[in-house]
Amino acid sequence: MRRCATPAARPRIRPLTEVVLRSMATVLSIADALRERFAQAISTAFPDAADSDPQLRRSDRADFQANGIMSLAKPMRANPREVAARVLENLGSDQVIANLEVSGPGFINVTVTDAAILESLAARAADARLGVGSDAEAGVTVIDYSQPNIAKEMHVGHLRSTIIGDALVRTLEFTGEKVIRRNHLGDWGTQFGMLIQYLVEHPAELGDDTEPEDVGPSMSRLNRLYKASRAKFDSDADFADRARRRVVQLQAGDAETVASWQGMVDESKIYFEAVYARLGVLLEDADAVGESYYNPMLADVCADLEASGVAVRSDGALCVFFDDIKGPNGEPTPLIVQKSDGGYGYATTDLAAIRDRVGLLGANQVLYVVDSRQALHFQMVFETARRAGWLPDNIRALHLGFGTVLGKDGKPFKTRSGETVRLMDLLDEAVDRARTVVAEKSPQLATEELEDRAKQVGIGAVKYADLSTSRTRDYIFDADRMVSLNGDTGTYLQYAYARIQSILRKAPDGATPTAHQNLALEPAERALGLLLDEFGTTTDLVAETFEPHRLCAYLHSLAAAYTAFYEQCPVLKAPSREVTETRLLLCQLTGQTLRQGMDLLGIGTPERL
RNA sequence: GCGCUCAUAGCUCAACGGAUAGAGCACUUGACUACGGAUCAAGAGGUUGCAGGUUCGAAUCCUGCUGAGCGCACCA
Repeated sequence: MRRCATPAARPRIRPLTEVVLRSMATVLSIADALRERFAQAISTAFPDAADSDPQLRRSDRADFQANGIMSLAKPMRANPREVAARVLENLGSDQVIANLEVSGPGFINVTVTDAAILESLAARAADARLGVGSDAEAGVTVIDYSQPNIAKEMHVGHLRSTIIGDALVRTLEFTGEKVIRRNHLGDWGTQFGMLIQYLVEHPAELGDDTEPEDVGPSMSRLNRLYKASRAKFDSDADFADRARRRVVQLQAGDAETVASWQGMVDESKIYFEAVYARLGVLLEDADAVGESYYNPMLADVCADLEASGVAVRSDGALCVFFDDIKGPNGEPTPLIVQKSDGGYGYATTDLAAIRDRVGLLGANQVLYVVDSRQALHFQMVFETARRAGWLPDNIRALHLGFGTVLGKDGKPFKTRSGETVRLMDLLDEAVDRARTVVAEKSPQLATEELEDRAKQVGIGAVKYADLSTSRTRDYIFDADRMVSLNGDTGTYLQYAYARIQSILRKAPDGATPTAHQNLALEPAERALGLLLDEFGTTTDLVAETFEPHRLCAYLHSLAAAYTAFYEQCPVLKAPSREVTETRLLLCQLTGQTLRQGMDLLGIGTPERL
């Protein structure tokens, strides 16, 4: 079972005790506690509507509002305000609710006590996971992301897949899921005939190291090799023939051919790992399970599909057809699992991968962070796998598409010369800009320290720019925005974190961050405290929806609430020791929450900027 | 032709069917003898593409239309 984060997804309200017993460290959020109580009150007042959702939400008119009364009253043909009154009668009283009020057509506005907020803060600050539970019944997720191609430069599309995938891996793991990463390298296929053949005919090509560049000498050589062989392939028919024969030799396992292929793979991996290291993502060599890995399984996959009748021969190719998928001419468009020349395409590889991931790795959820343009492909692959029995109904398969990266002209992003932007150049520019700003603000820094901060800030800015926008939509690539250090950026979060650490370092001797329960809270303190209480709800939501931008939005509002608090509520110069200690706790917990949340996004939190 | 995605402030983007649609950038004004100004406060900026429908309530759900992008047989 997956965790149920959103009220709508919650099938029924469980008794409070059951929730608490799930994990001793888990802190029930104030919102969840209120939701339970409203559900109980509705159930008691109107037993026939026991499953009615109170629709408890944050409110700009009070701390919370319950919106469910109107939809509850409707089928009863009752006055919503009277229904609200009945519910309130059954709500009981305790130390959490400070004020209740029926408002407008039937909203119930809820104000909670300062003590309830302080209690939540104290409990969360005392727990390493900030009071957020980990689902003991979580499953196994295999997530496929990054997917660069051998002998080709990574581009902004790979960047997006890599960054989004990394954030999802971290977030899913945080919620308790067992996550298996898969980097489905493009390391197999017909293009390798061209590359290998060119290399055989121009053996000096890979050895030439006269042009060491920042992207790494290996990649610039491979890139040149790719372009040269492509040009030769397109212009020289004889070479194209030799290249096609070379593909056959590769698939047949010819020693010299395989060695040449392996050399390119190894060379490319050096480059990929350099990119991953610079980005600070979790992907490692063991996660790189490329298309070639599935090569030995392809014949078997096809044989199974044909034997079971899922796939049939059509024009010499082995195809799977679908009733509702047709081409421009009205003819059905198949998924081709074996070409008429006997070769296999990526569809077959994807099918083999599903079989492997579900059957061997034990996944009960398989995810693909891939450009949205491949939606139809995955629809066909998943449907085929279902028919073949490799993807049972209780296993979830999802294509987590992301929008195409567009240039300012609204067309897929290219540089002026029509080439894809080099990833390392983009990252270098981001780090360069960050270094300039950091050096300006902290001129005394040693080189090593400066470099470390510049990297965390620059890379963090790139990641945040990518993660903070909704995953699905296309987005306009804007290098200035991506490496911007002002506004709604990763740097804003890092700055808030650094200021928190600064204030904690200056805490007077003997002042321990403590939530003194008897204190009355300022508005900015209450706002911050209530927001801190929502962290677990947010991470659950991200794990449910696979939308990291919701965590970005949460962290940004948290940082904004902190700076408002910072402006309005002196910490070190507070009127009393108790107030100082309570505010220190707010600072500390905000810092912990920012650090944890940014870690889930893969963004670093330097102690100082 | 069919299908998928999308259309929100000048720009880039948010908004779990709830009350007055929010941020950032840019613009205007104000706050630096600073618990770190990479900041904050205030202002201006909207018929949520158009038209219907469902609902007590729609940017959100449904239908149609307009406009844009993408995909649709042996490339991945």
